[in-house]
Amino acid sequence: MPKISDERRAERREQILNAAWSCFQRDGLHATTMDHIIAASGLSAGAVYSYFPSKEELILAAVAASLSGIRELLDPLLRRDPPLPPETLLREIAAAIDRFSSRDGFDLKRLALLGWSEAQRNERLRGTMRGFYTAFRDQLAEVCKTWAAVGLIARTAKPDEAAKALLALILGYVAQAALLGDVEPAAIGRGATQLAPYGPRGLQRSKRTTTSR
Amino acid sequence: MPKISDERRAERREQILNAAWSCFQRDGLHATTMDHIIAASGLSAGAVYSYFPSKEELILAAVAASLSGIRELLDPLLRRDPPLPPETLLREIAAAIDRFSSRDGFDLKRLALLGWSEAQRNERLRGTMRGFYTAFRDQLAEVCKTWAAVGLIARTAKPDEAAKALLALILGYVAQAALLGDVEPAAIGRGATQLAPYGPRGLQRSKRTTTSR
Amino acid sequence: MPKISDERRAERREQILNAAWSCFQRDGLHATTMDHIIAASGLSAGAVYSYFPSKEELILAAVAASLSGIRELLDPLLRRDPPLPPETLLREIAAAIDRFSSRDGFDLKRLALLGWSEAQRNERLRGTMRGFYTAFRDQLAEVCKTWAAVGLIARTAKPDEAAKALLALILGYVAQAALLGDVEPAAIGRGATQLAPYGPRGLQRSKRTTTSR
Amino acid sequence: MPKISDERRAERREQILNAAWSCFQRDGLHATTMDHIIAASGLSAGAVYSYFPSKEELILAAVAASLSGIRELLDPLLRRDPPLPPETLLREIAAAIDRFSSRDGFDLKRLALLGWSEAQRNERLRGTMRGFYTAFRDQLAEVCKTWAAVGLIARTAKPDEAAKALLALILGYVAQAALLGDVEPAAIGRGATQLAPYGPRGLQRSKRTTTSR
DNA sequence: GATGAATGAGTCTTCATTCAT
DNA sequence: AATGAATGAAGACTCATTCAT
Repeated sequence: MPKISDERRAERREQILNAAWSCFQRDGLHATTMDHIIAASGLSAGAVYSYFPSKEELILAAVAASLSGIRELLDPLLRRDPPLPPETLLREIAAAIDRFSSRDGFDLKRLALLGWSEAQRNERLRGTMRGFYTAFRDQLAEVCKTWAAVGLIARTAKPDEAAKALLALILGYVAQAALLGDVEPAAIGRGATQLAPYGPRGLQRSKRTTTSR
Repeated sequence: MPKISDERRAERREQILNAAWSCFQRDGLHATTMDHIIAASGLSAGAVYSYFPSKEELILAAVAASLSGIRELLDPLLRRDPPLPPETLLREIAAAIDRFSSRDGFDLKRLALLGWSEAQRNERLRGTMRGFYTAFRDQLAEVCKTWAAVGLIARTAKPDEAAKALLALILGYVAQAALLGDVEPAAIGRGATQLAPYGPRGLQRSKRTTTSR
Repeated sequence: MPKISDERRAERREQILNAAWSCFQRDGLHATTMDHIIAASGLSAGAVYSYFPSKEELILAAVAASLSGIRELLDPLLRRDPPLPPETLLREIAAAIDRFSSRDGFDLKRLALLGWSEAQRNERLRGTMRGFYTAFRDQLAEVCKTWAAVGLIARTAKPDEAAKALLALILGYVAQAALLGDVEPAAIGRGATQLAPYGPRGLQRSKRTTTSR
Repeated sequence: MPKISDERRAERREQILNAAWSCFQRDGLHATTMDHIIAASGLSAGAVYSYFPSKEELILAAVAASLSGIRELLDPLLRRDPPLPPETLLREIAAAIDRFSSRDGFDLKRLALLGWSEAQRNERLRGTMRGFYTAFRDQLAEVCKTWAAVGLIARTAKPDEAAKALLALILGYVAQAALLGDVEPAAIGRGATQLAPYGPRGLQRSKRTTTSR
């Protein structure tokens, strides 16, 4: 038989990953059987195994794909120059995650929780996640540094501590939205700002900035 | 064997729950087999099943127990009068979770991630969790209202939005600490405060309040 | 503790047997667990086991009890002098089985089928049943001999062959009634008679005799 | 392994069914474990389960197969034109059942008892059996009607009552033979005839007809 | 290259029976 | 004598993975 083209291979891979993704989301990582994925992919067992040598590998690939999806999603927001102010950035990140989630019925937030859980017992997955979130947090720290420089946050703020809080807000938004389902992106942004002492001025400035975007 | 006393029953239940907990933490909810738990509990299969009729029930009970453990842990912090100021509260909550985690080698944060994940596919667990986190957030909203009243946060702050942000910070701390492991309670508290515009004054006041406690 | 009286022991035995009986009937011999029987008897596990050393023994005793119940039920019919004529005897036997069945919600017919089935794999039970049915058939053969002597059936009839047919009719009634549920005692009696060539005269005579009883 | 042919599938099914059949016969329906059947079939657990999704389904299929086997066996006898006379039919049916039983060491009679017993607690099985025996009895009623028409039995006989008696004789033969093991097909035929009042004429005619076949 | 039937170790759960109290 | 909690050997069934065709 003629060798399958690289494009076709990549296409198949995608197809399997999508099938896996939707199964994982519906049933969780462990309750999803390879048969489910195989059936959902429309391929044969052998075919699926020729692309991913084991279920673990498939999980790993699915998580990696979703992480890189998130990166592509958030990168533009983080690279803005001048940077989006705190409340806006938070709101836009949350909104982007939501928007991505509603696409095709995939819920990135649910998937994220599955991945976090699995990372607790899967060394390699943990490694992948650490890499991703560390890099992400570094990017956030960069943004914080700029914010501090331009006075959007305390000039004395330590970028890496502020980044930890920022990442917590984002991850916490994901968890809270997945578990309770009643958190709008705008609310999380406003809420974070309101927590600021001397809030009125914080709010005003925040509002002004937001409006001016 | 004549009727066992209620205390003894409760003791055995606890024993099984502890065994389950430590297995779950090590291997995750699904990779943990009943045999693992049975062996860890030191009882027989039949005995374990006489306390918990199924693995699902055991998972549910373990999560419920850990949730009520958290509640007991955090309640005192939330009921302080006058309330702890934002940064302090955040730091103390994070510290309490950490402290509880290091006890007996249980890590509440890892367990939390397992529970969140499982809640995605287990109706009943989701119900339990929703109830818990909703009540918790309501309590946070009460605190936010007081903060706003005394000017510790913006007087115009909406308590429920601020509570959402606060809960996100807490859940996000849990996730980030479980995944990256390099987040100290104090850092998350400081970071959140630093995100505030005009942070220095916020910090000062926050510091003062903290110091004065 | 004072020794339990023999009466009390017999009473308890009966109580357990009744519980077993009603469980067996509802769930079958194997799907019935000792716990079911223990719960239904209102005694403790230990108590039940002090009366019957094993489930098999309990099954054996339950079947034996039901067999001896049947014997008591049918004996009077078989010992009539002059004997009941064929159709009447058949009808009355079927009716007696039915009557006994409707008592207390026990269905002797269902129980019989369970016993027959179990006898296929339980040596001892098979022995008990063989003894019972052989004796019963011998009694039927006696009746047939008398019938032949007085001309109620063919004078040349071989009692043991006629008895086999008679027993078949009775067992077959039991099976058919348990499986299809639409066989009245009178119908089986009449049907058997109608199978006779020159039936009308058979019927007449049969009727007359019946009426005269 | 590419798609298996339909024939091969049917063959495998048969193979499993045969294995199940012989286990059931030896140990009864419930004492037979899937492992027994799996071992006897020569296949793996997974393979067996790919043909029958559960033990219950396998039992159902085994019983259904044996019922359809009986139907094929008896149909020719019931469709004879002119119909076999009563004694002959009875004898031939019993003989056919016996003959089928001795084939391959399967005993249809024992299997029948197992099925009857199981039908008491298995709704679906009961449905299957009712359908089968009702249809069979209807066929018998047709034969009885013809017999009455040609005077082989009482002209006034009600076909459905006669059919009930006939079915009882057949089922009763099965039970008696399985339990006592000393009933020859010929004996049951003769015995039934001898039960006729005014037997001599009945016998003669019956004999004549039998001889003339 | 592709297929999908087959494998079999491993899972959860049950239940007859015992025996410490 | 009586209790009922505990035992642990099975039992039914699943599912990641392989490999003959």
